[in-house]
Amino acid sequence: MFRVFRKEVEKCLEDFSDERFIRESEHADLTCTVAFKLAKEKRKKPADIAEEIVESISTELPDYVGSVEVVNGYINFYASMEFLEDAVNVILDEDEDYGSMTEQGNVLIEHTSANPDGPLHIGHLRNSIIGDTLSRIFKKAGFNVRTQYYTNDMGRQIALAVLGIRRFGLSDKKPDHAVAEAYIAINRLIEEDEKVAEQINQEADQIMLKYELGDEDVSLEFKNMVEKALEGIRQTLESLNIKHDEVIWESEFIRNGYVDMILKRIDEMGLLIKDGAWYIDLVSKGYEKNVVVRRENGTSLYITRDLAYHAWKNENFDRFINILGADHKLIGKQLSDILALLNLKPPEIVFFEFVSLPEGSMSTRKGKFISADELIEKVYQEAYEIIKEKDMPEEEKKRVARSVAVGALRFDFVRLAPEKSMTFDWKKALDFERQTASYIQYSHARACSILRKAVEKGMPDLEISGELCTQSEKDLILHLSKFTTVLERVIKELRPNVFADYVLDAAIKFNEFYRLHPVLKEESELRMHRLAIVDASRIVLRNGLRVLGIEPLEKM
RNA sequence: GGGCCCGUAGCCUAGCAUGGAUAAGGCGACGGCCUCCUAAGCCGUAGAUCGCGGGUUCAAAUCCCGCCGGGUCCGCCA
Repeated sequence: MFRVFRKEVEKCLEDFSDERFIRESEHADLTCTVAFKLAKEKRKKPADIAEEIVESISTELPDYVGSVEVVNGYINFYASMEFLEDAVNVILDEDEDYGSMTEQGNVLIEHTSANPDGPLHIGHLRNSIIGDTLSRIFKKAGFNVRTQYYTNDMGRQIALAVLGIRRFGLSDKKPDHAVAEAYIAINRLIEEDEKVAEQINQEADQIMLKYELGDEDVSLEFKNMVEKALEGIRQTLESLNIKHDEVIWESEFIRNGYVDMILKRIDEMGLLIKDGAWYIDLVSKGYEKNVVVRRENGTSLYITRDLAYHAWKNENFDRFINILGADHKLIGKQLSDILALLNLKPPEIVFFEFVSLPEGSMSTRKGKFISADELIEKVYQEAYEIIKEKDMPEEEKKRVARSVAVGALRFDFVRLAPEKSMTFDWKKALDFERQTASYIQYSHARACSILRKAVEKGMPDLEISGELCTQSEKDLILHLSKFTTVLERVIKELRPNVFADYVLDAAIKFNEFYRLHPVLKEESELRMHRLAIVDASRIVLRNGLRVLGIEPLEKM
């Protein structure tokens, strides 16, 4: 709805300004700074120019623009009572669908894609949560979204994990953790003894070659190991409300001919140098180094399969988005540049900076990481401690603690701008006294509680009235009306943290309203008016939480 | 060495795309609020050379240049 208001303001100003100078402001519902720009060429004071503009437009303001005024050269626009009423009524009418848009197109979001050599750790979590939140946002916007986990089933790490299991077997831990044990153990051998290391690396080369050539026994071994790890990873993701539509195995692109196809295409473009190994000639394009796409022994590399994968994405999707750690920036750029040389569309890539521990960066290989499972469990325990005291059946306490924990984790990870690195802090992760997911869930529960009591008391009627709106109510309603405006921005900029902030702000503004305005003790019209605002807030908080993959609790 | 990212109160962060009105929150500190719709809440106080230096501009946290500090990448690994 806010978009309609904005369009009207733009229309008002079309003779004087373009949309660049119109922006949101803490001082007005929308403000225009064009008078400052015009001041120089017209050789007049900004305030005078602003006055002239306002004079010429204020005779017939559109329906949703209530008033215009000039303050220090700014032209300030305020929404009308009619706008406030329509905004609330649209939210109440659309209910579950409020915030949905009508964008079209097939979108692929590839996220997580962690190597299946152990459990997800808290770094992978950042990837999963950004990816899952983006996919929910794109769905809400109307896109046809598919999510994929692209799994490396044929790299060196995977071969080492297979060899680890050969040597040490698998314990009966959760399968991804069991795989990690074997993987860490074999890496320790490699670290300890150079001779052993050389032998193991040769073995790894051999089984990688066999796997690529389709040797049956080795394939079975690889497949079993990867599936074990993926099964554990799937469980972890599920507990965070994250589910991929499908898992794509890198090896598929060897078997289905896409790798050969892409190599042929590179060759036809005259970009391939065959000198033992095969290279893509990038040096002649001004790059520092060429990229190897086929080893001397004939096997493919990660980049080769990834090129093939992206050729497939080109055939099937309008937009394809990858979520990658910042350590993939170089290879991401190489991938994109090579695709461009082949006249294929490169992916849109969301890079996020590292999650590290206070004592340094994480490493699955060295066993230096905090697993997602451990984090989830500890946060759950902490949430349970708080809810233990409440008056609620035991089963419900557990359920609430679970969703508060999941919410807290998801929110903390998604809220941070992707380009910021993150140092993990147990104290912070376990603190629910902050403005975070539980704060939003709590605000939602408060709204639900008021509405529940209204029904119990036999006064469920809602009726918004623009005239009765206080400043705090106007602020709240205006914010509620911005749902799709924010969604639009996230779709363009691929920054889901912006949406997390939007939902948090909705909770903050609702709490301010809650403090200032009693609802149930008011009489008739005022009560119905405020109940309408409570219900609209409830809907926005609920829909917002769902888009963030967080359960909107009705009691907590 | 080169590329990319980050640097905003004691701590964590938003704002930077598209320059504009007293730089906005949280944690922590201090002082308050439950006969009142959920205190996982709220109110108030203290706390900022927006890393440093230059430049562009009527106007810079925001744009440009240089520097400093931290992270990360530069494999016939992924």
